[in-house]
Amino acid sequence: MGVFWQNGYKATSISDVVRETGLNTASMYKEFGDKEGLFSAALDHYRDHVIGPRYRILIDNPNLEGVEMFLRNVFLGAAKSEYKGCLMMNHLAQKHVISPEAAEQVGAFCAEVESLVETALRNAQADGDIGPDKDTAQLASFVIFCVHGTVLYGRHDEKKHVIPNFYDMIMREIRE
Amino acid sequence: MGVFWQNGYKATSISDVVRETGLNTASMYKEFGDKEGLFSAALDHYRDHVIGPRYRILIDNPNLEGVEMFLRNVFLGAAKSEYKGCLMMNHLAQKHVISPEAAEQVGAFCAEVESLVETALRNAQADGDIGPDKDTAQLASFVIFCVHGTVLYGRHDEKKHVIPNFYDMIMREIRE
DNA sequence: GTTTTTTTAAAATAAATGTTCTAAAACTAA
DNA sequence: TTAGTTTTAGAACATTTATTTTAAAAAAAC
Repeated sequence: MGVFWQNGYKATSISDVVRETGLNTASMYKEFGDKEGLFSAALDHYRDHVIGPRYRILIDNPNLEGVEMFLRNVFLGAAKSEYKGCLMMNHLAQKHVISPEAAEQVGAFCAEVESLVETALRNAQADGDIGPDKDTAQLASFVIFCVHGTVLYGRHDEKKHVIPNFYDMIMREIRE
Repeated sequence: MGVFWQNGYKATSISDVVRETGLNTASMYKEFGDKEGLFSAALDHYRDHVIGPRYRILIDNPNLEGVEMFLRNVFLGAAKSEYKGCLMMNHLAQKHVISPEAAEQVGAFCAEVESLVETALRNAQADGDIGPDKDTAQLASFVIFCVHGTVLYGRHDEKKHVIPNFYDMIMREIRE
């Protein structure tokens, strides 16, 4: 997963993976079938063990505060110097280079997070934390849209530091 | 350029390029040196002949209206079904897979567009079209941040259609 | 403790990759 | 026309790629 995250699917060779993991080539093929299967498993692992815990915050706090914490988390992560983006979203620009299966995993992942944000926003609306006239589905899309922006804009080493400043703008747009 | 745009640097082979262009392998190497040189030239061509004319709108209209037209243009482009993103920004997630030279071209391109937006916003501020307390540099960053978001979010075929809806939110954030 | 199964290391394979070479063809200048 | 240069087609090269095979080593089952 780490190598795919760092270099992307196409620029990651099996030899890279074997070297990095110390695994045996044959047993890797036995376990994962082929490179696509391996990548698919890497996506699953990323979802379940790396990024899942990070958006758990939305499950535990399905309200405005949860969205705030989630966004802050994303923005602060991107401001770090070793930022590698998101294994899933990193591959959106090369959607047809990965397997259709993997592309669907990526799509499903993004949709899932967006849906968590929407639930939180709907609750926030019920709580009176955001206006009753707000379109929560659209706001959720906008939040995830901004996460996508973070994934790419965060690669500009000299500019990424401004990302946390966007937090107030986006939250204002959600609240008011 | 088309193949690099469609598949990305790493997933584009010289044979692909030769097949697609009908060029001779040897003359291609003579002209561009190697694959990296070819990619670099593709980036230049994209900048000068594909995307340049599209952000010319910012040069011709260095004011709020120019920013509005630019953003609308970007958003409408992404909503199209054959959307391929931006050749430059597409490669941000694979920055260390392309040559340092190419990576710098990408960075310079993004910085240039951002600077055009900032100039336009500064003029808009002078025109009284946006508040005098607004941080135009930060707003310009936010606009380009959203363009980055578009490049990735626009790859979700089932969701991209909502992108134009973000236009009002972003412009409100700029104006008010 | 022997047999059976699984895992390993490493060589082998076949295709694709980036790049260069060769010799013929096409073009240019005198 | 002739001599010189450039371009072409395409084979050749060396490396890397994903994947499979082989035979030995390790582990599990009986």
